[in-house]
Amino acid sequence: MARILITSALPYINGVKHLGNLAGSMLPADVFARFQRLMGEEVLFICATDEHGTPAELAAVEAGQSVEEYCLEQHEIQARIAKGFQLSFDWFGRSSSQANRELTQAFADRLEDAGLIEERTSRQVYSIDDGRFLPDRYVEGTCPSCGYEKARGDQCDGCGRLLDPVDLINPYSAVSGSRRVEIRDTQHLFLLQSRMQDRIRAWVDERAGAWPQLTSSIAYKWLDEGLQDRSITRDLSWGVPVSRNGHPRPGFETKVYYVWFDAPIEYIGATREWAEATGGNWERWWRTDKGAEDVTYVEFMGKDNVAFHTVSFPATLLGSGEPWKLVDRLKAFNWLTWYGGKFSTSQKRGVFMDAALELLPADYWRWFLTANAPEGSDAPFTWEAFQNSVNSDLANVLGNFVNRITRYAQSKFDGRVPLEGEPGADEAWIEGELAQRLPALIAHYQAMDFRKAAAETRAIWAAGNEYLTRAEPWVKYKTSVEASAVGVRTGLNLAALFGVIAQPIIPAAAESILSALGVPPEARSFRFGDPRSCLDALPRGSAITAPPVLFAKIEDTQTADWRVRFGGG
RNA sequence: GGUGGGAUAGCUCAGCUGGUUAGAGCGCAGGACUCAUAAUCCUGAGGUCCCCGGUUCAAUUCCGGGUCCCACUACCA
Repeated sequence: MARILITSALPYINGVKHLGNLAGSMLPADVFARFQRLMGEEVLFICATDEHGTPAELAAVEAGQSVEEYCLEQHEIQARIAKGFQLSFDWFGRSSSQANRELTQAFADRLEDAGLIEERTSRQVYSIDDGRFLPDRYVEGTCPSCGYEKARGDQCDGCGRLLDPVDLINPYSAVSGSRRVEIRDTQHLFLLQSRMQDRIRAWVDERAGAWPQLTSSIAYKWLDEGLQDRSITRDLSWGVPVSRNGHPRPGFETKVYYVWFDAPIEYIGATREWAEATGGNWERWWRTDKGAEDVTYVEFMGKDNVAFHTVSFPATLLGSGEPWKLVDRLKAFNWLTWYGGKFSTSQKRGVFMDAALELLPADYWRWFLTANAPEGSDAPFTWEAFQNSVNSDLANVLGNFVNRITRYAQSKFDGRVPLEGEPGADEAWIEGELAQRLPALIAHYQAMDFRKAAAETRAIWAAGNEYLTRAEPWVKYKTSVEASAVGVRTGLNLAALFGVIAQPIIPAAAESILSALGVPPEARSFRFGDPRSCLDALPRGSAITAPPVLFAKIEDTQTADWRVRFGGG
């Protein structure tokens, strides 16, 4: 049994995430985790909210809450929504946890012990009225290059030029609008990534062969340009306090570690939270000197996160000099777009995760977002495509198949798996289909090709409908109940198989099918036997029921309404 | 600007190292069936594989140039 550690990029605490965040990391990570569990592997699936940083502080102020209250509340909201989407995290942690604080401080100590940390003075914009240093993006002013008056400190939206906030003319705080800002010197800790250039490149060389091109090209781009030393502290109060060997670090009493330093460490922190809550052993998953040497670590994220996971986080782990588990396989996604544009809260463009669950059950979204995952390039979400996909794939192909065969079995065979009849040419045909398609399905999942896995799943469901057309049990019934019985028995077994293969993507519907057919948990795995035995797996004579209609079709009136409420078209 | 990716049927996309009639799903047209959520199954129409050159016996597939999209560009997370 293999051991597989799976992490999804951490959703930021700053409000409910939209469908793109779901589609680009949490959902595919969940589908993969479910698949691996069904293959019988030992899986640990970890996620958490990423809670530190300026946006969290500002959002708390806006909400009229302390940042602690705000984060707790938002964490609970995100946890509830994750549960609603049936994301099967073994643990959904918080980067503000005590476990993460201890780990982050320990990593900083180890890095400093290794001579990889240095104090440097930098010049930053301080807002007197806000009483805080402002991140580049939160300073605005006139662009020194093009004269655009609302240029941000990091980049000018007018001319696109990258800027240094200290160069802005007439700078002001984007937080309060105050113009009482000044440049102040401030001390920060820098992680000397430049000294780790060769070690990181060697490590990337070792792994990149197994990474998708999108991933390795981003990693090499950073390496080729030369790794820069990176400031890992910030002038904030909300975060992991800067320390040295367990004590506040002199001169850094009002500073915390930068959120990008502590956030990936929370993958480990959340595992420790899991261990503390469940009695599990977290080091067995993360320390190669304590049992993790045979773990396969798989990360899921949007492409904007790739550099941090291929370079920055590995720099932290490698630089510590300790035997930490590093990523083996990395799956990066492009963006899900809203009709080709960006999701936007302020402009009411796009559906967010909480609103989605109010419209329809999780399976509907899970199916569409997996079958249309933004794998090769950005992929658009449109109501038309969503409606088509759900109605055709789920309601017509799968739902109707299960409904037609179970109802027929109820009306003609007393709701039991028929006893009699021997397989013939039609059964040989579907066996041939399964013999080819089931291995292909598993191969697509192993390769983390989610669109292809969904397409193959659908193709198998569709083959079931074709089988029934060939076998025609309702026609044969008129002349030979025994001949009809073979078709019904095979059809019921196909329905059970369809429920099994549906589990990673649409777990609720799969459960409904499998329980209606009385399939016990041990018979639901992806370790398929030969096709013939798959088609005679349900005990003959056992009672089955017709599950309630699995998927209601999405009506035009609904999409018309949603277009108005959420934008689109 | 730099780097990377993309441009294939009406729509969304597959097409490993070049080779007979370029594929899938949806949509559309026709037919079959009637167990089923007016579902299903079959058949069909429809493409100068972005443009211009080049290499080759042969290019959607390789090379060069062009046009158009998109992403990333480290102190935003």
